[in-house]
Amino acid sequence: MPSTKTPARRAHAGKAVAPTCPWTDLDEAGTGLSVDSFITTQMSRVGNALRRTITLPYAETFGLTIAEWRMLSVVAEAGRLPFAALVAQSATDKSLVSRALRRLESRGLVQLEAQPGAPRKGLVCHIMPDGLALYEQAMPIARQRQAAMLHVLTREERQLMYRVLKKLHRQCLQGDDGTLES
Amino acid sequence: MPSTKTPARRAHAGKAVAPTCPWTDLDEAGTGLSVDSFITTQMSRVGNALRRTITLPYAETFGLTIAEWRMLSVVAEAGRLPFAALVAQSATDKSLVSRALRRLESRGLVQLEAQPGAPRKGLVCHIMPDGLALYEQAMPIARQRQAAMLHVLTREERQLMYRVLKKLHRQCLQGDDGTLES
DNA sequence: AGATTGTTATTGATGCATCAACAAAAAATT
DNA sequence: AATTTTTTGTTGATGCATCAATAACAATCT
Repeated sequence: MPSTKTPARRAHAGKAVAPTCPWTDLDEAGTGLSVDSFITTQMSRVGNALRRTITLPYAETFGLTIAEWRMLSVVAEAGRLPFAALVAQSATDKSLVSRALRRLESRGLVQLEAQPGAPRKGLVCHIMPDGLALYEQAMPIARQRQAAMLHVLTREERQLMYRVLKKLHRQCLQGDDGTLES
Repeated sequence: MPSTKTPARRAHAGKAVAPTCPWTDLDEAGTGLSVDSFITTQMSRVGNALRRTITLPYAETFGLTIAEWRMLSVVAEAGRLPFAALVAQSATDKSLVSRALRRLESRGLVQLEAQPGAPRKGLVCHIMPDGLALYEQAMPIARQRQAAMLHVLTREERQLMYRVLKKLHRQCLQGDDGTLES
């Protein structure tokens, strides 16, 4: 282990140098890491902060919870979508999908109906006029707020961030099936 | 803002180009964004996946919830820490801190006691031998798993990711006080 | 001192993310 | 067709993230 414990930081005495990124030099054991610098901690922190400052405000404006908003948007874009497809596409647990849809249905924003005849079994979800109207009203605002946040990053940062998120997610999915082991 | 709205993408017709990152070219209105590509959605997805695959397994191994593990680690590193400081340092709501600490206390891993005399009011949390032992047993495993995940990224990716997370978090905090507006 | 104001930690309540247990309905087997 | 197996959606339960309301205690002001 060569660069483990590189006290090279703060080279010249006096003013503290900008605290160097704890992820840059990193050995297999994760030697320098504190719980606070764990990627899980950071992602959770920032993810929650984003949810609070971006999503919650407009979701609440329209009387929707976040889960409801996500379901509504997927259904609105599709127009008509089987329950199972919604679960897959939204990457959300079926239980949460079920509850969110039922609430949307009770407000007349979508409609759920069983597939009767030959085609398939399951439920199919249809968007209703009120649901579509709500979606079309909320979506521009959502887009604008998302874009505003993304624009605090440079073009390169945005691009790399997107790629990194994909990479991490993929790695997690692999790990689920026991590939990532020590 | 010079390069806003550069439609230079997908120059040559024919086969669909590898689905380009929806964050690269991005106008003020967030025109191309779908709910699925929202940064809130992505962060939540990946954050949850990381929690599931990295943190939960070892936390459960030691019979801790994630919140408990986080509190324990902070207290273990400090040895002795006022409740208020723990709230600030862990960036966690005091209610969650309270509940987690009480559970740790009931297991004899930490001890809470009121500051009696002159110094200050509030509670102070002390690490107990069992708590310290647990921390020292769990922390190397945690570090190793965190490092393993971070190592799927290149050095440059890690560095930039860290910076981006910081940037986003800072922006959210500003927005909380009404600075980020349209 | 006694009353008012402020801080601290606890408790309650809501929503999201998950997992587990079920019931109902569809396939697939025999 | 009758039984077994699988799929599908619902319901229940737990933990995390928050916000709101409160109780206990400290500090301050008359």
